[in-house]
Amino acid sequence: MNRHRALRRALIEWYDRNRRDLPWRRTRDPYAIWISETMLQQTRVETVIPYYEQFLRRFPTIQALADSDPDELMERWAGLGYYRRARNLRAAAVKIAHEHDGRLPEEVDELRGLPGVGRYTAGAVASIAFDRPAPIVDGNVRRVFSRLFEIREDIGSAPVVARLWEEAAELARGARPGDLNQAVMELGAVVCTPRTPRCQACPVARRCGARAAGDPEALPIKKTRKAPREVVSVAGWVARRGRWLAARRPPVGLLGGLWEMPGGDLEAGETPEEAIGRALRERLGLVVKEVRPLGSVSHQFSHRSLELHVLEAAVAEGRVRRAGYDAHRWLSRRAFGALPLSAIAQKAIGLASDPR
DNA sequence: AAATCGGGGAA
DNA sequence: TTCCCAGATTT
Repeated sequence: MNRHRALRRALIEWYDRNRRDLPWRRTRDPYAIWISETMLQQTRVETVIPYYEQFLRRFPTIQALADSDPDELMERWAGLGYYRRARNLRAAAVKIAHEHDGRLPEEVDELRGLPGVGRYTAGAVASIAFDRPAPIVDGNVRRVFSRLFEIREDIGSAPVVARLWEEAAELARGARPGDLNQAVMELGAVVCTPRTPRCQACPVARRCGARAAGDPEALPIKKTRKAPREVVSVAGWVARRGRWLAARRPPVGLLGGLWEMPGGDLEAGETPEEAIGRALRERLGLVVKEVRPLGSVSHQFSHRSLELHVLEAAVAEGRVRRAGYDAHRWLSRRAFGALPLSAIAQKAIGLASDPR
């Protein structure tokens, strides 16, 4: 379509002059690009950069990733969130080593067969690393397109999603599909921003439907999401002979594979003191003799609002019998702090090490 | 179509 | 505070 030809030219011209210098734009290594795209899922560029550089130093090749120790992998990922991504990356690397001769597949359909590679990531790797005319639709593309084409419907509805992928496919049909895709994302990131788009700086403002209508900031339209569930939990600071008890969460589910002070959610009508006694008994077979509150920390997940009470718990001698945790260790504070810990676990340890 | 799965930076 | 980010997967 002619409409897209003019669009492509304006976008590429703008991108060539305005693209940010990002680490993954300095390489042509498909592996590095795949890692960057995975880290960038629902995660800001600025957050990703240090993780990306450290990760590639430690795991420079697909084979290095396939051979990696899962616990060390989680250490490198700790703090980045969505920890399933790290497990999927490793599983995909193993699969690539076995089924693809150790090289990342170049076609969208094959890429999508890798764990953790969905429609977006497959299109990103195929277009950026392999120059395939594959479309991508991410949050930036949704916003830019909804304004450009003035789509005044719920951006998440099936027909609109289909429309967005069609437009993206048409766009990617030109030369330099990887740069075209990145141009739209870049535009969304630095010009066509959510609250106050900088239309004066936009290379396609003349063609923008929402701009013409005068309310680009009103798009895209999306359903209001429900409030996060409120949860109250407890974590136990449990000492034995100068070491503290750390437990590893099961690989699937929330914070899968990360370590923490053992604990659990409060049940109805329970006090934190009662809950820590029950949790340590149920999950580790420990009998709590005495409890002292150390304070509480709060943490916001996108779908959960958590208040975590941290309690020092003296336990009776006796062997740990795990249930609901994957592993446990008795560690010095220093070694505890070196484990792969979630942000909330780090807050809890800060409280335990420096009680108020 | 909705829920799950993190964390943090910007407005 | 609220929003939302170079999404994937399960229910």
